Amino acid sequence: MYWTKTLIPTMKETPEGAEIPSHVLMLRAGMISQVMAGAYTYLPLGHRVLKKAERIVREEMDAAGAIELAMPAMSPRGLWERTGRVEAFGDVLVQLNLHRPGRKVPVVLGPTHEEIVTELVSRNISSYRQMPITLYQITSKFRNEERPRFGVLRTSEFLMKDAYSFNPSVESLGESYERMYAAYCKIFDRCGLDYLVVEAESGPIGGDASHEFMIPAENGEDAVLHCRACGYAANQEKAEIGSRDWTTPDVELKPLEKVATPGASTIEQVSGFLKCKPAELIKTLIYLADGKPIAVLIRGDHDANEGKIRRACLSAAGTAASINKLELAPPEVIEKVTGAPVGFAGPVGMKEKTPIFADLEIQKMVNAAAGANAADAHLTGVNSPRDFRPDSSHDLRNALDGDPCPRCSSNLSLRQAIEVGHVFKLGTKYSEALAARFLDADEKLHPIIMGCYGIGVNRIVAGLIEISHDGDGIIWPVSLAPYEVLIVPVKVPDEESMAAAERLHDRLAAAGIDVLLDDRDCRAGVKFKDADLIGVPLRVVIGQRGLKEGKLEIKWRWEKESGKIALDGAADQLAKMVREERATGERFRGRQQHNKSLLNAV
RNA sequence: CGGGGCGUGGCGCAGCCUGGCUAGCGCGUCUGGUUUGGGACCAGAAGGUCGAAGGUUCGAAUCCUUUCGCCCCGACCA
Repeated sequence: MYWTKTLIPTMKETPEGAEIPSHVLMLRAGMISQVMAGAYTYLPLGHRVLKKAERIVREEMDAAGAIELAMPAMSPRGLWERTGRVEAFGDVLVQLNLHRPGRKVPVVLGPTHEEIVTELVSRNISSYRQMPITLYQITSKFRNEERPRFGVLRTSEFLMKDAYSFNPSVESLGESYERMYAAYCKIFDRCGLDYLVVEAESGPIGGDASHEFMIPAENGEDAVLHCRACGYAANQEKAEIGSRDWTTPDVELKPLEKVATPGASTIEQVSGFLKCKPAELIKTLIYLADGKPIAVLIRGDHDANEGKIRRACLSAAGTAASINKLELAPPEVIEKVTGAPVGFAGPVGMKEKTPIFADLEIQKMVNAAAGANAADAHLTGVNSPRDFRPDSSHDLRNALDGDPCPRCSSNLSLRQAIEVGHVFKLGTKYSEALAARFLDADEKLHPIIMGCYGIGVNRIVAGLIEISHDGDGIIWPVSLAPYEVLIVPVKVPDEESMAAAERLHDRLAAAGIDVLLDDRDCRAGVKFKDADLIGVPLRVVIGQRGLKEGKLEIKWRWEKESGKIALDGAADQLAKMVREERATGERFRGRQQHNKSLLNAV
């Protein structure tokens, strides 16, 4: 391709509004153009990168035995009502009415395709002999994000690979899951991404049933906890906190004292009032677990983790029944249970007898402060078990940077990350709702057991840029680069230079190399700046100086120094270099030392 | 949905507080010339409903009201 024949609108200045590197660089490199908040046009360069990522995903899915199909973005709303997901998705679901003669057809634009694929399978698979099978597609998804942001990282329309496995047994599901997991590792490796696989909330199947693939990056929206010593990694929702021995500090227990704290109902206000740290306060949260009030005690500077609270309720109840609904109690309930308005609840002297679940940190607290269960008052000198006795103690809070690792004696570090993939054992939620059943070898009818597996293709692209750029622009690995080789004739009007450039271009193209020739008649500096900006891995400069010696100058984007190769046979040599790098990605990876250290950074 | 910020040629901005000649500047674009290995120089040119609507005023980019859009922080995120 010739530069002047395509559309690469590079920009010297950063457009207003773009802040993170991937957004800034995609705009400046002429890869994308915004149409509205959360929707972008992919310009030729961006489109090529997206297609390369898509191809890698497709190749690895095919290699893993998944079968490609294509489902429509549009589907009837009734289908989503049957699984309860019109309500579950809420405003995120994009809905519209098609006007047909004499009626309106309510339609949703798919945010994902469990319903559609499950219905398809329910009509076409009825025997254990037809399974296992994994179906996938790579299509646009629609989610009305309440707040699209960060350029291409969070948009309302995005390209997603979604795969669904259909299995006759939990063991079979495990095998499908492992295959997808392994395929994901290959995909992200090939894309040159350094990633972490983290444990995530597992849902109905339980156990080791959900993993997220995360790229550690400063601008990531997700928080993950990672132990560098043993490799344990989990998202913040899921991360467990290890227990450590501790000793009660040898401090005199102060008497319980009621202190007036008029109007102070938040942790911040109370700690300001009592001149103590949030960590010295006990936060008392009243939840409704399937309608029954419970009190949850968390240290003032910690955040409650609802997943952990759910599990604590279960173990306390001693039943296998799941908690369907866990929600913060409304003010009326709080007043009824504690006898005080919202903001003054405490574990000592609640009006109604309520089960108290304490976080493990609570027992270590000495002379703490807590709500007095009376308006405008708090208690100080609160000590357990002298003043109150929790019904049970559990890990109930979100893990934080520096918390003990649950698997070894080291500590967890908190990292920001971009989620690029998710594998999940779904179970029978959709197959039951949509009657996707099969007959087993004993002629018994069962719901099909499903798994689902997603990859955000746009996020691969943006994520790579986030971790692979410098002050001059993007640094692509060969696998994702819009073009693998950029030919830069220094002086376009010079016939000899252009002839050599064109010849090289044609030969590389014929050899199957993605090659771009910058045939713009402008100063060399402009072309070099743009070359660095768009980040093509291998740059070939053709200048009059070099031509006299029969040499070309070549430079990998990530290297400082350029090298020289002979003009004779240059096409063959360059093609060989590109093919080697395609196969191994070693040169790129070798230059990614800063990212390795990023993965392991504290 | 709360909090904050911004809308002025394609891009980045100044002007607004304190209303007043023909709305400026840099980059880009086009023409001609001189240049030509890391974002050249000279001369000329095109390109604007100052986001939109309403109001105040002799007069509004500027003041007031409403509204639309975009960005950031928070809440939310199968």
